[in-house]
Amino acid sequence: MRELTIPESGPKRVLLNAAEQLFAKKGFEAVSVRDVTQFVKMNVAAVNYHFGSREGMLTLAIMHYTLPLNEERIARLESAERKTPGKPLALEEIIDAFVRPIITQNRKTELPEALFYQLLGRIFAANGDGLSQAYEENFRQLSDRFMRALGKALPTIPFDELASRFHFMSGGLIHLLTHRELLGKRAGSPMTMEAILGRFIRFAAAGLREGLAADASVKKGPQATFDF
Amino acid sequence: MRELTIPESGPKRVLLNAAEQLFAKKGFEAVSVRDVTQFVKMNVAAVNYHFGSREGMLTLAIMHYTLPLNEERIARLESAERKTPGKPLALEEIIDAFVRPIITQNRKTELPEALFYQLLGRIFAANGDGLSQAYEENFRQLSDRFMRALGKALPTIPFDELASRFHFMSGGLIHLLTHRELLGKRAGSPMTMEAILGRFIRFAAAGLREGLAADASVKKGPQATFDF
DNA sequence: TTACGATTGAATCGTTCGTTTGACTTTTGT
DNA sequence: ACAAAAGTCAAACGAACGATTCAATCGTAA
Repeated sequence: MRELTIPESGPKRVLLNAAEQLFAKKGFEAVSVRDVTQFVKMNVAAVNYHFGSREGMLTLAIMHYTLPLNEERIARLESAERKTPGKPLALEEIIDAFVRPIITQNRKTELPEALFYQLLGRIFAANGDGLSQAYEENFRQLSDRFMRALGKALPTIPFDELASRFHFMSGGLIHLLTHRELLGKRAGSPMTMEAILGRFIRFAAAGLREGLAADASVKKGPQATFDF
Repeated sequence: MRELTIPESGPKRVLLNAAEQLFAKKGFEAVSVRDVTQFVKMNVAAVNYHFGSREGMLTLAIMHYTLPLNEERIARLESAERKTPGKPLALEEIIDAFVRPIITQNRKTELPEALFYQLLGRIFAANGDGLSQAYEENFRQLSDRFMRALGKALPTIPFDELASRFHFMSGGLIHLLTHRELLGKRAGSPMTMEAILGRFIRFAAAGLREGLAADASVKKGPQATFDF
């Protein structure tokens, strides 16, 4: 079993940076080990020497940002839950915990902003295609955790209906990441991810909440005290 | 310029059927011309003889279902508009015109149901990646047409906000097509596309009309000042 | 300095890719 | 019947792929 520690400096990091950039730009299948090594003027053999194989490098590239991202997602969710123990969270809080880490993690990145979002989008979109088993298990736990929170926030909506809506929401998130450039097109300059996610949270919350009786929704309370 | 007529029978159709099936299963980049020809026990040269190139075959595979699909989308939208001229359509009607043709077109295909949906999802997901210029132009016109209808149905929502929401909705649709198998998982057997799209229409309609003052079903409390 | 493990480099491995060729067979039109 | 057109076939093309080899080079501890 090959170790799975993500390098923070040195030639492995140089290679990974190049790989992540190219994967984000062209997609995982469209990038060869020669593309990566030539991009940083290293030898072809470097990839196999440092990562064992192309797949090893791919796995690290996928893990590098997604593991911290999903950790922050869980941390934000549980932090919000600790604030009002026992009470269900506001829908917007849950969704915010799911999407905001995308912005905060981007700030810690060596990748250009647009490429970071594209890379995440590609990883999310490929989920279920067997790109990286370890990450897919990580994501399965994550979505289970968020589904539990959603079930508590919307107890009157059947759980499998909620699962469908969470699925639709995830698709929207993936699409805005992979095709972000289409979003600012009419306005000339691209929207900030901050603005996009603000719109997305409201869109997704409305979709998830659909069908709730008006007064039941008002009396629900959480969003009445909603504030961040 | 090579003609772009989609064959209805003969060896070209046999090859295209195989290509469509394999594209749906494995993705466009993961299928070689040898995969296609061996699948139906024809010679490797057949693809280049009949389609000029792999890309020619790919273009036809993309056009084959998407052109009739988008035609039906427009037809349904305009048929609904003709029923009550001048009046804006119900949101659900617009979305229905956008998604229902996916079901009706599936009935006309020679492809297994699940593969048809996967193929469409892959095509939609690749939109903007330059897979087929002709189709991308076709889709641009389609989304312009639907955005016009949405603008009339929701005149109080800023147009570019509406464009964002349409973008999110499209992502949800793509994701449910490409990863439909995840949707029936908890129930054991996969949901019918009919049931999925029913849920999707309600989800998307709620998301699109979010924040509408006239909408009594969802309250607007502190979110009115909610600003990301 | 010497010795040694870590790293790099150029060359090459075997495969697969899309495409082309030219001979062969089948179908079609007259 | 026969020539032209259309289609099929095995074989091969050059290019690119991931991976491997092995000698050269490096940094460092003895």
